Amino acid sequence: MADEHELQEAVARFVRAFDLHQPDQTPCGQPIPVSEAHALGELARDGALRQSDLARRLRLEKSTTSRLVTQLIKRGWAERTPAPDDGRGVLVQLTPPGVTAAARLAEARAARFSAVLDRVPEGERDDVLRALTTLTEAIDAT
Amino acid sequence: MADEHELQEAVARFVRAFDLHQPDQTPCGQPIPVSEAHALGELARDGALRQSDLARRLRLEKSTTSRLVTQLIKRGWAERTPAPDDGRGVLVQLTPPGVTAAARLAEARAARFSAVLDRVPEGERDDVLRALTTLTEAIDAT
DNA sequence: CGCCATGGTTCGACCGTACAACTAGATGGT
DNA sequence: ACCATCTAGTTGTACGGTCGAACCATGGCG
Repeated sequence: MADEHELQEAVARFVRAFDLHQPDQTPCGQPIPVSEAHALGELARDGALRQSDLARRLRLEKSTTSRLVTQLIKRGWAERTPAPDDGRGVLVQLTPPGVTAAARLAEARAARFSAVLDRVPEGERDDVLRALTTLTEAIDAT
Repeated sequence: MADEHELQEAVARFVRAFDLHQPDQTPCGQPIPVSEAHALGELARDGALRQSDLARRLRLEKSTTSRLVTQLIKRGWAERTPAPDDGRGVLVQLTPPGVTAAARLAEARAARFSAVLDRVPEGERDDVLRALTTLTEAIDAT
């Protein structure tokens, strides 16, 4: 009988266990700011993105996103180019080093999550994934 | 067939959907810093705690915890008293206003999570809770 | 009594976010 | 064509959050 109190406790524990407080490293132990890791993931998966689009996906303010992209550029991982269809817009795209960095990150992440999955009983893995998805959708719908 | 990649995506989406980036308000929309909310929850549930104990529960560094407690005191929500059994230690305890604040927070949290649970199909609620717990334990074991 | 461990505080550094004010390009109605 | 308005981004300001290191006090132990 799951009530909201239990759910809240479970979420709180999950958040703390995963070190989601820690702003300067990913839960995977990579020495890269977590917001940059998220951005890197999106850009690696979907290629060039409008900055506003990136903001929407990461659920960040445009100003925050702007700064974030500037960081990535400072590291040599991304570049800005004018949007072809809109003079105001900016396209953000990974550079080759950025692609490499994203791949390295993806690998570390996979290793971490793989280790976690190993600790989840075989038969429950699908359930865990499905539950997380269900919960996310429920949150989104709120 | 749950693989680590899917799990990683699911976790990332969950984190973003719940606005866990936002440091200055709880996912429940209460205008209170999230770290203070966590601390308030622990103190409300278990009463007076050694500061070091609080740090352990919140998985924070002692320096961070010290500041955090100072914040709570500034708000008039908590007080420090010397630990009776150890001259070095400090006991942290909620004040009456702190108890009130914690109760208000708990209420908002309950409302939020209740709304989320409403969106989860009846038959899956226990699964969601169990999955979250399983996952947290798996993370802890890593 | 000295040595090391433990609990806390303070300092400095950095990440992460939002909101507000501003610039510049796009859009739509008159 | 023009002007009001909207949208995309940038920059400034403020604040929350975290850590590690340096430091002090107390405790435990040989």
